[in-house]
Order: sequence, then C-alpha cells, then structure tokens
Amino acid sequence: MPLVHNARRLDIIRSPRFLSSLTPPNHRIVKLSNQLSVVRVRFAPSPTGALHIGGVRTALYNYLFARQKGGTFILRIEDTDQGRYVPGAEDYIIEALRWVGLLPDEGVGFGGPDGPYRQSDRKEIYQKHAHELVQLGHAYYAFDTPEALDVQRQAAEHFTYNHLTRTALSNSLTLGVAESKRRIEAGENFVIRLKVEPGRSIHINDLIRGDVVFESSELDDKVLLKADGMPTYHLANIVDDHLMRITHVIRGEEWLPSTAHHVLLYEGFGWQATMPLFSHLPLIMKPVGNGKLSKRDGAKFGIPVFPLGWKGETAEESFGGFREAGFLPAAVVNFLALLGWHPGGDQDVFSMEELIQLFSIEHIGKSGARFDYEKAKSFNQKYIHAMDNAALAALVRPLAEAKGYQVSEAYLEKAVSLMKERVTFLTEIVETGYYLFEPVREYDEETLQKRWNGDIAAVFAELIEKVATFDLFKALELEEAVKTFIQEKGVKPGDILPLLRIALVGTMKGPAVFETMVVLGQEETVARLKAFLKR
RNA sequence: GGUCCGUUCGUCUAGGGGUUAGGACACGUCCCUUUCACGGAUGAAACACGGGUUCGAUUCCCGUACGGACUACCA
Repeated sequence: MPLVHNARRLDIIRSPRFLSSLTPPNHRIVKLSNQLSVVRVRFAPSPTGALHIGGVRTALYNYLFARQKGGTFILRIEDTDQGRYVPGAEDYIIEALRWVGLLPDEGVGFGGPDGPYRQSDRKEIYQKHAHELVQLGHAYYAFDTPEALDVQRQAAEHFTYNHLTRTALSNSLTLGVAESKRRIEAGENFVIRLKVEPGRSIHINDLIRGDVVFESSELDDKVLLKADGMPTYHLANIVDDHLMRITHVIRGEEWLPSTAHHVLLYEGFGWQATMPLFSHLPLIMKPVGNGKLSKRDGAKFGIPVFPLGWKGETAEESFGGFREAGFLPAAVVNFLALLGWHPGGDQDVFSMEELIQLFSIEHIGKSGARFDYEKAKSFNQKYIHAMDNAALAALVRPLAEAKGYQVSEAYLEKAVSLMKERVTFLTEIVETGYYLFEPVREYDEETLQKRWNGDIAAVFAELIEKVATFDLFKALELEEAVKTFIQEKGVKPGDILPLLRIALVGTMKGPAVFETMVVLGQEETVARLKAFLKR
C-alpha cells in the first residue's frame, strides 16, 4: 500500500461527485479490509476541565457522521497526563454529551467490546506496543533527562530531537543495545521515541484539506512513552484508533501538524492498510480580536463558552454554560453545526434528523469560524418560539419551581404561550415574566408620571368594577367591552390601556393586555387592579 | 524563527470561469401593533492584494500581505 498518493488522483477522490458516488463513502477502506466496512468514529477528549464548546462541535460532527453512515460513535477518555487530570471532568463530558443529545454507542460509561475506553486503564497495552515498535526498529530508548534537553534548547536556538541531533544524545542508538538494556534494568528513567527517518515526503489525504505534505526531515522524534510509563497522545491515540477499528478521525485542526507522525506510527506498526481517513476541523475563534476561543473569553465577554456550568473551588473558577443561560440543546446543536459547516443552499434551521441526513465532511469549511453569540441567541429565540406549549412548559417547570412557583400544568402552558414570542432564553420566561407567577414588584413610575391623574383615576376605579362584574372573561370580549367603556367615558384608549398594562404587569413591555388578563384570571386581575389603585 | 493550514458583506456562510454574487445574524427604514416582541417589506453591506492562464477570473495557478495552528516526557 503506497503511502504517497498521486496528487492528481487526490483531486479526483476529493471531488464531490466522486465522494458522493461512494456507498459506503469510504471506498478505500472498504477495499482495503473486509472487516472495516462499517464507519467507526470516536470523540476523544481529555478530562482536564469542562468540555469546551469547540469540543462539543467536534463530538457533534463525529456523531452526525456516524449516525448518517449507520456507524458507531465512541467516547474515549484520553487521560494519560496525570498532572492535568481534573476530578469531575469525565462526568462533565458525559453529562454535556447527554444534554446536547450526542450519546455514544460505546465508551466510558457506555460499555462496548473494545474497552477499557479510558486510556489510563490501558497502560500495559501502550507499553507493549511501544517496546514492540523498538523491536521493529521504528523507535528507540532515550535516556536524556528533561533537564538535559532544556540545556540543549538553551544552547541551540531551536533545538529539536531529530535524526540530526539524536546521534549526539543519550539513547539506544548511540549507546547500543547492551548498554541500553543495562540502564533500563538498573532502573534508569527512559522514554521511547519515534525514530523518524529523513528524506521522505509524507502525504496526508485530509478529507477537508486535500493533499497535505510533510517532509520527514523536518519532523522531530516524538516521545511515545513517557518516563512515568504513560504514553503520550501520539502513541495512545494511534494504538487505540487501531485497536478500536476507527475508520475516520474527525478532530481539531491543532492536530494537523502531528498527523505526519501519526501516519509514520501506523506505518511502523504495519497498520497502514487500516489507517483511518483524517479530517481536520477549522477552529472556533474569539468573538472579537485574534486567536481561538478560550475559556477566558467567557468571562471577558460575559457569554457562555461551555455547554454546562462548572463548579470550581472558587467563584472565579466557576462559570455558567449554555444550559444555565437558558439555551435549548437543539438550538446549540444547530448553531454549532453551522459554525464551520453548511450543506449548501439557503436553509439555516436544521433539526438533528436533518443534520444527520445532510451532514457531509466535504462541506466542512477550511477557515476558522468566529464565535458569534448573537447568532446563537437568535437560534435559541427561534427554537423557543417554534416549540409547542406543552413541551416548553415541561422545560420551564423546573425553572419555575426553583423560584418557588407552584402552578398547574394548564396555567404554565398558558403563561409560556404568552411569553415565548418575546424571550431569547428559557430563563426569561420566569424572570422577565415573573408577573405571571407572583404579584407585580414595581410599577413603571416614569410612565405613571406622564399618564396618571385624578380624572383618570376616577375612570380607572369604575373600570375595575366593570372588569370585576364582567361575565364572559375572554380576551376578545374583554377588549370590546373595555374599549366601549373607554369610549362612553369620553377618554382615549391611549389614556387607559397603558395604565391597565402597568397595573397588571408593572411594565410597558409584555404580552397583550387582554390576553394577560385572561391568563391571570378574573380574580387575580381584579386583585391587581385594586392593589394598583391603592398603591 | 521554522513547519503546516487558511482568506466571499461586521459575523456565520451559499455559489463558482460569463450571476443584478444568494441566505442568515446584527444594523437602518417602513408596515402590522395604542406596549414589548413575533411577523412582513425594504435598505446599506463582501469575492484581501499583485501577477499569470483564459475571449473572460471572485472562481484555476503562483507570489505578497494578513490571519490561524503547531513547534513539551500537554492533549
């Protein structure tokens, strides 16, 4: 199997017509191995804290691809750096995936035939493979301490551990097998490094970027197995992807530079025939300014950049997520899906089912996508608006109860129907719309100054009587009756209606007055009007 | 610095050798509405630059500029 592909052939392979003509899409893999005819993808986060929203997007793309192809979506936890491990992060990842509806088929917390799916539980597997690679002549033992390498880095401007420098360093290549064995048996610290041979062009046929070429002479001899016996990302990732029969690697662009090493690893192990196809996603950038979206941007711009909230040790280390902000998972999914991908055409609202159906790796963009919170909000607003009252009420129920509001199902549905057209966040229904659940807290004094006077007060008092004795308490009938009353009194609707609104909800912003009256009910309406008059 | 990746309205993007370069968000105006919002209409707003190739380039190629990622015994 030639590793280096003909560039022209790649153009053909990458053309949409060619790609869409393939069923299943991965012709190469199907051809190369009978066992790999089914798509298997993985989402492999590191439990170093809350899962970044970019990670959620990576998970989403993997999920959509797997679902579309009838494949398997695997969750693997890459916790090989004991120093950066954060307790709770693993649960957070699973909860976040659950919230956005991206449930893995296999993985930590979900079981499966290829476990364990947590890399710290697979230490021996990596060690075995690392030593095997040394036997195969594609890796070697290195005894240089981190301190010794620091010295090298300071001496040389840009020191790299590679085919040039390794001949003057302390490793099994310079020391010989016997001496290396002696040192290892004596308990000396060592790492295993990939032996990158110079003089080769390594081609990566990235499904998003096409043919990407790296010269092996420019590559460093990456550490594969650390002194503590744990593998680095590079080794663990390749070994696991192979063992878990991964067919497509869909990951962030930050991995593109090390993909050449990964290809070398597949080759070194003799696994090139089943090497997965790579797709490197563009990064999500800061809302303003340069660089990729970071945790700091959340606090800086006052926006969520994580799916769920996180409770850190201090207030500063704690933050809310999209869920706490009042987002609907479906809106977040829609927003995220379009951050770097679009199926073509003018549609921009997609359900998960549509996304699964329409998703295609070829339509993923190449350039970084700026995180546009306004757009996210707009999706949320649309989704809340489009939701039916019962479903929305079910989501609002816990928010209402958290505020101590005890209301019937029927009432909550009516309240929700009144509010849903004018909120962006779920939370606003019980916050902005608190007056549907408890008495008015304060009246809009500014408007009152302009409109309230003795004459009006007299008319208003009479109006309360009218409302209190009104038979058919329905919006249309009420409106007609009140407007007739206003006309009879010789005042203008504009003199009374705004005051009626303020008496009922305290503010000039809000749902239609007569509909609000109906939802509140006659008793409560009258009580509020009287309370207003007596204030 | 080196390696690699990228560049269509402010933002997310569609499109692609000949188009009035389309949609969405945000913004302006108007309509609806005696509130706010929803909705509807409408406006302003883009192919980074320079060379090629071509009858013709925003689209293909090269370069420049700018942006990004990587450059750890982190992932």
